[in-house]
Amino acid sequence: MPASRPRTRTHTRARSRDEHKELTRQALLRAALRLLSRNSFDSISLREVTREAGITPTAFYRHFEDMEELGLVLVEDSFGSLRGMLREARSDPAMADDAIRRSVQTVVNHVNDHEAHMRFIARERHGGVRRIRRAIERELELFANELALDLSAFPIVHGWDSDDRRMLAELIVEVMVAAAADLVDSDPATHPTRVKRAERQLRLVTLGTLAWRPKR
Amino acid sequence: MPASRPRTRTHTRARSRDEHKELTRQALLRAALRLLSRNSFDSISLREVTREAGITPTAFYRHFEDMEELGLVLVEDSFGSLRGMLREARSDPAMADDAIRRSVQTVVNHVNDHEAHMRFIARERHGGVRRIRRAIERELELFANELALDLSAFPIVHGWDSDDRRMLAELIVEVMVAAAADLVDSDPATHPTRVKRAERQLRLVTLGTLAWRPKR
DNA sequence: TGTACATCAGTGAACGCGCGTTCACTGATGTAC
DNA sequence: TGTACATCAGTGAACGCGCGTTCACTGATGTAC
Repeated sequence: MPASRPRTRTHTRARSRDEHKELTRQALLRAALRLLSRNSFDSISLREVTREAGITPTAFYRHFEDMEELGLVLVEDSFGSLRGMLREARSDPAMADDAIRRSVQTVVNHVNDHEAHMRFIARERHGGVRRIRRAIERELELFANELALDLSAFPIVHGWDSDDRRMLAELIVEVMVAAAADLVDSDPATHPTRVKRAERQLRLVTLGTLAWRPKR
Repeated sequence: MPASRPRTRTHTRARSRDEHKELTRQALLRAALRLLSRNSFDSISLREVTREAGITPTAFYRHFEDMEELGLVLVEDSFGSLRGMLREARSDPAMADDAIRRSVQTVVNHVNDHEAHMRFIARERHGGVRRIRRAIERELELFANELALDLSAFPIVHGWDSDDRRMLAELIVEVMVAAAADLVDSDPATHPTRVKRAERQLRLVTLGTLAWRPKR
């Protein structure tokens, strides 16, 4: 039904009201992300966002109750794409060997494809809006939970109790988020060095994992 | 000369002009830190800060050129006290054994004593003001450099090249900062658990260090 | 297919408010003699 | 010690501006018949 063939006089050109509304909504979200690459969330204004999106300030309220609601949607979107990334990585059969290099590469690719989302997470994780901070922290916890589950598949952590697995998962997530935050705020020419450093840090963590005495 | 004895009619009461000016300056910095516990730096206003400090907006300019300059002074102050902490920890002869538990405890003590400073660092490290972000990143680098130097004293890292030592120092700093950010934004009742987790993460890093093959 | 009416995304004017910065000032503290 | 003048931290009025939110509106899209 969409752009398949120009079947009638209603080609791709005509949009239904709902489709158009959704486009405007996306334009608002993209406008906010663009502004957020320069400023933090609680310093950008509703009027700036609508100006950037090309609509009047009043039309904002057709899409979100206020800026905070828009911010919470940005959190959802940011982690939505991140979860997609995780799922792909998990299903990659080559993942088992050289897991570190591949994991880091997955993060790097994601940073390249979703730079604004990742910057938003890094910036607002400890930012000035409590509900957004909490939403990001909750998502990172879910993320660490999934990772802890994935880790169980590796023989290295056999016999570890869940508490130790979580501790390890949170350490890895911390290193990954730090790497992403690092990449998103630095000269691209320096990225290879930074990526290699993250890989070495995770290798060191892996060595620590091998030597860990579980349940101590 | 200060509050020692009521020697003349000029007791503690009278302050020189310079002393009074310095008090006001400190009041502005403290007022800003207070506001920063709720909001991020680029969303608080000059007028809010002066209101909180109990002076008129115009008097602000007697102390700082603009808000950004005040922010940069906050960065200096925050790391100044942090450096003092490091120096003390270093001079503690008991540090050599049980270095991890003692290091973490030092960070915890510092977070308790300088909560606002630590929150400021965590919040603005990836915040919306470029010059402040850069200033914090530079201070964290210096911090990692000092740590890398300290690490040389431990037999574990003998034979490591400086690049590996820096990689390790940055990993440790990252875990420490993450722990501080965690403590500063959570219910105090949960602090013991969080502190123990940080200790275990650093222990795992230490195990990794023992197994690391330097210069590979 | 054509007509009459309902829906509702986006408009534009208006509001009161807090903002950063300017300016001329005040009056207490400091200095020279 | 006492007097006359300089300094300057803090004041208060004023400015133009962008803000979030309200309101009645417009006109294209959607629906019922």
